Amino acid sequence: MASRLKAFISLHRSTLQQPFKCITVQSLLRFYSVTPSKNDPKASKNPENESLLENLDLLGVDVKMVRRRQPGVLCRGFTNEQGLAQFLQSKGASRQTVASIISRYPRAITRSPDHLKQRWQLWKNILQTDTEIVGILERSPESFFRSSNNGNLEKNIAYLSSLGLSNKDLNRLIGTAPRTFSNSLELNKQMVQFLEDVCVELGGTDPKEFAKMIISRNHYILIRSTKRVRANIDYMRTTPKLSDAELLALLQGPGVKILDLSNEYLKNNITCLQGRLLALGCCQEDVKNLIIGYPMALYIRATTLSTKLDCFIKGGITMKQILEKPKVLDYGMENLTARLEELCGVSYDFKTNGIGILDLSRKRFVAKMGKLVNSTDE
DNA sequence: GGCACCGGGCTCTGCCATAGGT
DNA sequence: ACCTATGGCAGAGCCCGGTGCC
Repeated sequence: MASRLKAFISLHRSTLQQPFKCITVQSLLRFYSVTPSKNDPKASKNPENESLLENLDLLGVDVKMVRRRQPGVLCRGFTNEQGLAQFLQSKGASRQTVASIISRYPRAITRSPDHLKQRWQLWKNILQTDTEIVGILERSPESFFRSSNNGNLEKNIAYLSSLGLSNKDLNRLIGTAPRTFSNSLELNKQMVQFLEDVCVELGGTDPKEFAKMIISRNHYILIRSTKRVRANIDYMRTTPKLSDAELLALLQGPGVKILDLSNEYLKNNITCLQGRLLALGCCQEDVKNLIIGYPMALYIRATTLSTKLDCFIKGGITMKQILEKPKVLDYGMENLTARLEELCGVSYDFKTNGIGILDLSRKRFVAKMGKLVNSTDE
């Protein structure tokens, strides 16, 4: 009993900073009611808190999932599941959402009311409405709840703002890669420093602006490891043999997304793309130019890209034309196939007209087709 | 009006490993 | 011995429209 009481008090000190203002009678009772029997060695090892299990069940939480993910939480004497549920519901989350959040990130119920209030308020500094926050929590409960360090979150917000990122950027950052804000401040600083170093290394003149631009154009960058980004940059330097200036330009443009890819995936895609192009009679320079002109080619899975190339060639388009207008590779297979069929129907001649028509938005393509059909009718 | 160029919007979690704390 | 906090990983594109030049 004494050790549990000690644990209870220490929990108050460590995670709450100040004692709960609303410790319920039930929670206290529950805390003391689950002391394991000394006669039962099995129970003393990992005793699950019976009343907590009941509470979770009442909330509709998937206890099996909790047990699989964070079993330790079920053994805690004091938790805040009811407070959390009330809190989230007051912010507009449905009962189902609350249950799903706890099921997927059980440790959420160990966060105190004050902690929750404070963290929410910090997120509110970036996001305008509770609904937006609920939406993110629904998607990724772990991002919000994984860290108990609100001070770190506060510092992160201040730090990222200090980089000169706009409110819109911060908004997008928390919306698309919420984990960024749960990173330690140090980790975020490391990535920023790394990006600045890369800029200098590649002969760039404004490292701060470079780092800011990368983050603003690739909202996932801060949740990648510097090791991964480093390996990808190094690989791009050696295999398509990009010069420093070329690589710098690539990273400041659409190529920045390539940094996200896992090293093996990128390597494989480059190798396959190279093999395919060489087999089609292209030279190394063509490979390099394609990557510079359309770096997203490396984002597409090797098999998909290969299928796309087949599709174009079968449709009467030459590799030379694709190299001149690689953006056509951007479109989905389904869309491309349908367009090629439609164009075949009006005997569209790619040789004289080029392939620009394949790189149009749906609206523009439909309008263009309308005119083509009319002109063939006349 | 037609075209090329360009950049932006949407979107991305859930699990595992491990250091460190108690 | 157990739990928490945190870092890291795999996963794998498509579409739209503004702008400016002709």
